[in-house]
Amino acid sequence: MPKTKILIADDNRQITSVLGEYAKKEGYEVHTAADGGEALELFALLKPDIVLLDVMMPKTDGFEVCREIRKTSTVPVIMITARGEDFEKIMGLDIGADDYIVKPFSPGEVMARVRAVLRRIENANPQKAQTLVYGSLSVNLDDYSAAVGGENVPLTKKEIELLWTLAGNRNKVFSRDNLLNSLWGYDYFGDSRTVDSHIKRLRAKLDARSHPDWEIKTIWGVGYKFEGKSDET
Amino acid sequence: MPKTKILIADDNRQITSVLGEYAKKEGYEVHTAADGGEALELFALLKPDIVLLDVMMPKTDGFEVCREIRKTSTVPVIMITARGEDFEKIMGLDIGADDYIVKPFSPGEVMARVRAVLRRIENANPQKAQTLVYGSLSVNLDDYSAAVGGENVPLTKKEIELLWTLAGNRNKVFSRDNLLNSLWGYDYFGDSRTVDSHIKRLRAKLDARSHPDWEIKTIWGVGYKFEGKSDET
DNA sequence: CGCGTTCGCCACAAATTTGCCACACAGGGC
DNA sequence: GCCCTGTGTGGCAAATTTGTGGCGAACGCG
Repeated sequence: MPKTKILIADDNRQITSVLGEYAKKEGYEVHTAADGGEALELFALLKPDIVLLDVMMPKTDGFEVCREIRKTSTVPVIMITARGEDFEKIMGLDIGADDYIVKPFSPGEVMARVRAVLRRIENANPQKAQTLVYGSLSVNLDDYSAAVGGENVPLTKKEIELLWTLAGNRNKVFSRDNLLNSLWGYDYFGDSRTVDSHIKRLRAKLDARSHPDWEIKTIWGVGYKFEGKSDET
Repeated sequence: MPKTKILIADDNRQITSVLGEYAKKEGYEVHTAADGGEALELFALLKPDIVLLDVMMPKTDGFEVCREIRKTSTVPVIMITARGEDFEKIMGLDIGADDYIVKPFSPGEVMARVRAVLRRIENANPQKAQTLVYGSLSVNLDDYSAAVGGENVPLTKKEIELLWTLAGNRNKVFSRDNLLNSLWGYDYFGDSRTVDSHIKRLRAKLDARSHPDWEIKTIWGVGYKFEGKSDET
């Protein structure tokens, strides 16, 4: 899977730099533009997967850039503005941005929005089957179902997500905090023992059926992992 | 695994206190500073894993502290400020903070940001192999497992970490204090003979399987080392 | 607005690891 | 060989960490 391309346009080079660093570290391929004209050029050239646009830029401003982009593309666009006054304008149909962010922002917040928008787009294209199979286990994120040995096991949303995460990274140990971050979100603030509760319920349901080829194992003092016992791929 | 160290600098003792409590509850090792000078001192001394800096502090302000820190370190820094006006300055390259929080904040929000930044840093360094192989020995920190001659050897967390440290620095001698500092943390208060106990248990488990190509050796009057006997890389 | 689920969390029990002691033993200097 | 100091080791109780039953609160759904 090629990297997701992100185009960041802001005339403040410091801001593009900081956001760019963040984006790179999250695994995006980053390109930056310092004004509207450059942004449009790079857009045509690179076909990025998402665009971050500052509203205030010299010559061609963010509104204009977004409008231009929308003539040829439905690529997700997130606008950055100094204050909230432009809300209606930005989100309105004549501009058609997908989200907007008000300064001051934190880079983490921006990246969260980027992820959210990309996820939204992704979910709107239900092309690829979200199914995971390992031995006697199969987990399906499309319809949130799971089966052991061919027989359906009714699991709740959180249980499915937990199983999906663990089984999708076979043998990797997840700390409770890892799991809280992945499943509950980075801004969740609560008891990490909650993870134990879900593991408990998950095990109880799964163990109702036999599955000698794998198990959810506790790594004492560390966390949990999905351990496969055969040597399947 | 030693605790993550967090340094919180704010001249308002109520703020450091509340944030400190929250951070402790999340398992961080917390240190606080009441002004910029103290923050820099503690920073040099403790090498924290993340720093929370209030912009407004007596004498040396948060900007200055961050700039100083950046001269020697890329440790994540989160700045706290009263209002958004300093946004561009903080996020700019000449300061180089990693995130930005505006007062009033909720402690939960702050901790969420801390987690997010730490996670980002962590994810940005996926390069280091979490697997160590030397001859008949392999140690894996991803799944906290170890094997000798292909056969899995169940080890506890401390044993794995001890083995990882020793084997990862082949032929280097570690004093008991070295090991206490690395594995237990510099503030651990206890008997250094505890290390012997772990070496004992580690040897017992490892020696259950044959491994003629290496051994954990005692250097009399000094400490322990992992000695490789072949001339493998 | 009820009703059945799901979810987060608590409290207590169980399981496991860990730190340390005590004593035996080994190493090194004289 | 003798003594002093450092190390190996069995054992144990304390400290941690995890398993689990259960209970409201929140949620989702007619």
